[in-house]
Amino acid sequence: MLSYTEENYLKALLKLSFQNEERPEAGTNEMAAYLGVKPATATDMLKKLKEKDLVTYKKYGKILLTESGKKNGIAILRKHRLWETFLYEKLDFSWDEVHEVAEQLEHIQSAKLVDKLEEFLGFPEFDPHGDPIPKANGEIPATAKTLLSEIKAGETCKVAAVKDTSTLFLQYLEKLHITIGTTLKVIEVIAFDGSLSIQIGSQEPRSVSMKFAESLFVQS
Amino acid sequence: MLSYTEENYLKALLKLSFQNEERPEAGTNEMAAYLGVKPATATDMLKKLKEKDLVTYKKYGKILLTESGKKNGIAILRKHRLWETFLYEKLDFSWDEVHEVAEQLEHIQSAKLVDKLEEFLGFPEFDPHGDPIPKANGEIPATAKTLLSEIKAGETCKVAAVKDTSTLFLQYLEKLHITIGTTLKVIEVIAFDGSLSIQIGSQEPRSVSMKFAESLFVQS
DNA sequence: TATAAAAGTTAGACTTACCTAACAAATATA
DNA sequence: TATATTTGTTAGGTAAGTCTAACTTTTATA
Repeated sequence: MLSYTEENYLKALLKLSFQNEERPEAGTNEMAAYLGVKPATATDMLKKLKEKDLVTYKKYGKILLTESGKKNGIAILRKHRLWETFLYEKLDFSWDEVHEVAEQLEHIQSAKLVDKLEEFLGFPEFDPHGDPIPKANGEIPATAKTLLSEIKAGETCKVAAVKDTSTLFLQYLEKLHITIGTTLKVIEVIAFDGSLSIQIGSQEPRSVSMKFAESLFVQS
Repeated sequence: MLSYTEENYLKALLKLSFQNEERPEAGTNEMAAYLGVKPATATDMLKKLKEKDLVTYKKYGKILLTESGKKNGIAILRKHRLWETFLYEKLDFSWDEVHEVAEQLEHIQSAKLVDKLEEFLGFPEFDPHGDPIPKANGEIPATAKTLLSEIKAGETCKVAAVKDTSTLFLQYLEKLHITIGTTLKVIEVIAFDGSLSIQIGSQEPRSVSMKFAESLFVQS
């Protein structure tokens, strides 16, 4: 049985490992920063996680999740994303409101609850941000890796996921009527600053920044 | 902001006050027993709750919730019963499984979540056990006070709520196909031991004990 | 490669929620 | 009403998770 806090550390390590797939190990400070605690605190917890065989690490070395640690982390991520989907689909929460509440809901302990919730939602593969929802067996559905900024002028694609999940970005997307599945046509790419002219659905073309184009995953 | 534990103490005090409406105050040992902690622990917490103006009490005296304490307690009860309803109605949990998970869910902090959940469930007035669900303003719907044991032979009534929410009793009810709303006709009352012959819906009459009849609230 | 900077650890302290053991007050009963 | 029992409190201790301050190791750079 893992504590609320231990679960958060595992989830953080899992997320950090996703950020850099070739280098899945994390550092103490990195982890502490991610969780909003001091490095000393992270060191303490690391010892406990190692004791429980959830991470491998040695003093001054890098941190890596063990199989068990990864499995537990994925289970939490699964719950998080299922709850996000529930809040968005069933309770009309907006894109940018779901995360905070799901942070709490992900710690509810009940295997039955998770599985029933998944069934109730119709076994969704992706959450409201387009992130893949791990299956009960730990499998994670394949996910789009192409950024909007990689699409050439004249080509069409569909929004698959958001890379940046900040409130500011999500609210901007909402304002532009962009959601998962929206069709985007790249009209023109401005070499000078990397900005794009895109057509959103059947709207009039409009310009978006390079930063914007690097924050959206698409399926071409 | 109340801690998980503080919330549980408030809920316990509220429940205890319901148990004896003429004497809504509780004792330290009573409270400790209800929460499964030692009296010394309860005393400690009491001091904290008093500090926060959630209870009135003086050394060696009785404990009473303040208006603020009551309001907070009711909010938690509201969440608990809404979640129970969700689990039962939407996720197919059985009568006796909902409580344990709702004990966790009731501590999720999000005003929007509670209200949206209530709306999603169609503003239910009673939870799966027939207990009233407090409204957002703290109002608690009126509830049946008549026990099945008070019904006279020949009279018909409807199951309104369970007084005993133990797993054993709930599972027994399920076996008898009794649920909230089921019509019961009292065929005969045996003076010797208080047992009853009742007709459940359109089933053949059968006998139930006095203990049983004192564990069900009905509407006549 | 020597040293400065960055990264990580240790020691000691605090808070919350719990405990046990010893004590004090209130209540019940002989 | 005196005493025994029940009820409640205090004191001191523990574990989890956090902190700051001082220290050590690793890495980067002059």
